[in-house]
Amino acid sequence: MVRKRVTLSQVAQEAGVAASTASLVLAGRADELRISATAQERVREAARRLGYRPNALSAGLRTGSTRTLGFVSDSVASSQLAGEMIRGAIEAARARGYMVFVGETGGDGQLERDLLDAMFDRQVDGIVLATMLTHARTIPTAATRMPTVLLNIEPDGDTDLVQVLPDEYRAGREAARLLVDTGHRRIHLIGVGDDPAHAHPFALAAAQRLRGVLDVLAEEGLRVASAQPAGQWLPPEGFRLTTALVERGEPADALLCFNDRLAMGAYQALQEAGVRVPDDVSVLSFDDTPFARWLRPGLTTFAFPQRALGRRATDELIDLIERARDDGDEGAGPGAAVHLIPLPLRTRESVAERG
Amino acid sequence: MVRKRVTLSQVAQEAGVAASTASLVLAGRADELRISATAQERVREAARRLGYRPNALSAGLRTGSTRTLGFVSDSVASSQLAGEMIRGAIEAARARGYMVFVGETGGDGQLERDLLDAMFDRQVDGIVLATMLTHARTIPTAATRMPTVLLNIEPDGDTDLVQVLPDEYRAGREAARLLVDTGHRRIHLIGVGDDPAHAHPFALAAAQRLRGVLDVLAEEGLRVASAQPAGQWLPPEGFRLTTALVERGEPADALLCFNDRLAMGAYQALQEAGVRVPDDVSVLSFDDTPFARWLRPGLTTFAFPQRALGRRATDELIDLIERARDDGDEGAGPGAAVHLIPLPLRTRESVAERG
DNA sequence: CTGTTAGCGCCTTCAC
DNA sequence: GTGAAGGCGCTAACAG
Repeated sequence: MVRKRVTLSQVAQEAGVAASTASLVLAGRADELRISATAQERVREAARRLGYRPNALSAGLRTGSTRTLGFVSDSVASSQLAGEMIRGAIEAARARGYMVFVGETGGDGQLERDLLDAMFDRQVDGIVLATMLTHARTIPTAATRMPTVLLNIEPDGDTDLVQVLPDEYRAGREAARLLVDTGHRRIHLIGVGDDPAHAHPFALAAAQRLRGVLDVLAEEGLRVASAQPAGQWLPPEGFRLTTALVERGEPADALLCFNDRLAMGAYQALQEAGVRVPDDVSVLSFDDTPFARWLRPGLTTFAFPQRALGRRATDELIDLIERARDDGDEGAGPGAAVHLIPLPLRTRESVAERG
Repeated sequence: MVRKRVTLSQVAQEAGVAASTASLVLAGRADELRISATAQERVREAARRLGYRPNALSAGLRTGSTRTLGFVSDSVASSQLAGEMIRGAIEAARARGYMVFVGETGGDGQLERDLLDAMFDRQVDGIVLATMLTHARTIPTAATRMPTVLLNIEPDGDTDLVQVLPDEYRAGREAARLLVDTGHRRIHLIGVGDDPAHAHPFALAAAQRLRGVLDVLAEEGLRVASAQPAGQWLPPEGFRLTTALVERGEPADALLCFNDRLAMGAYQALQEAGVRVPDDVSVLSFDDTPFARWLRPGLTTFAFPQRALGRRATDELIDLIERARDDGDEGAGPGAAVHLIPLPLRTRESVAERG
């Protein structure tokens, strides 16, 4: 069932040359070192015939580079977001010839250390450390053993690590801008209070998004019509808050829901109350979860760019690794760059022109 | 930034013994070979002080075992299912001290070969080969180079590979049984026709599920009230089919939707037509996608056991690997076992008692 | 232009 | 009980 591996020396022998010659040919450095065309051809032919594949362990041991990355996230069971980030990461890695080990900690610090150790043992060239919920956290010291990029993580203190983050502030601004520009004046916030300092539960993400919203409204001389925090950003909360809003009889032009699940609950509440979207009230949201397009009417929402985040973090990491290698590992590199990834708007049918 | 690795010989030197002695101690074989307690202690102490971590590449090169697996799936962008399978796989792997490389092919055969090669190059001990849509496919010959388990794949021809599959037939039976036992007689199928031989689009899964449904109904002397195939198993199709059903004025006790997204569309159609779930008609479904619990009323559905599938496939693979190692790689092993994983019922509010 | 030599870090006989 | 020697497969000097 399991065939034996073919080694370089077998190829060399088959081709009638020395192992080192075969190595050079197969590494593509034959011309540079002016090895005869016939020898090259014989080596390549032998390699093909025997189905030779270089042993990456061995090469890694020798060169110190394994073209292997680690991706460690804390993704909580409830969050479906993890998948796309990982997908983006392995895509970007693949495009540059890297493979990736994936690990999940479920928020367990000990498990995180164990995973990082296990990856370190296997000589990964670097690590992407990710959270599914943007929030502050302390960075494991283990991360300093190898090149590391922080994905969707705001570190507690100072770091000299590269960070990749969604541009929540800008998305908040754009959301408010969109509603204002389409004539909405009485805007209700679903999911957060009106104080960025206490914008539980996904602290930083929510706070920055909120700040963006409030800033634009202030620039327009407007204030938020109401702002209701939610303990969980799930449909039942969206339903509850929206129902309460409707029952209070407050006039509303638009609901700005802080994620799609809240918006789903809001839709249900509006529907049961006989309020039409978007004719009576517009709904705008964040995330672009799969069901957003299937709600009726389709939900207009700012997509959380999971895939782009995963891709970008990985590209930054590989840049870091290869730069370090090329520079002969001199110095600390550029240090703490922060890369912000925009949240693109998915325009569907839930926001109308007013006035 | 990147500290140098500590090697075994450094530990040995620090402890004042030979490298081989240190190796034995750290491998836990010291007692067996009667190495002095003081030497053992010195080695352990030195290893701790220096923060020694064995280099898995080197050990792998020497022993042939890397405690590393590959997970290759074809997961299509639309499918959110992939994530949980991968999660199950890395969980199970972690529990037994393995790390896993994750790769996705997007259905591209060349990319699949490349990924399998890249994993082979890195000396993975074995591979889980997965599809997100259960269907027939040919197995890449590359898979025969290393221990392989097929996850959610029905191979075209014969295989001697271990397979892990969801028990679709049984889920179909249980679904029909549930509806019949709760007094439903006029049952409409949403998403498939009434001929298992043409149960497009997710051929085998749908066909087996359908067969299970039809078998139970036949045993009860019943027939399906109607059965409408859908090109795509998405909400718009569920909406369309259900709307058509309502407009035809056919009496209905229950809708059996072949996945939750179809059910979501069915809900929307029923709601817009003023038909109440479950008072007027029950809805039963398959998958347990995240939104199933958030629909109103909560959707009763058979959960597609993604996580359990990933876990089980990985456990089977590791069994295979370790058995082969222990047996000194003798013979082909047990060959083509097929393991069926049940789809557990998530009871919510969409199915009522009738009669 | 090609071959020989010397490790990368670890494990495993086999002498001492 | 312990240490020296060899080799897993590959690459990178350095001779020739």
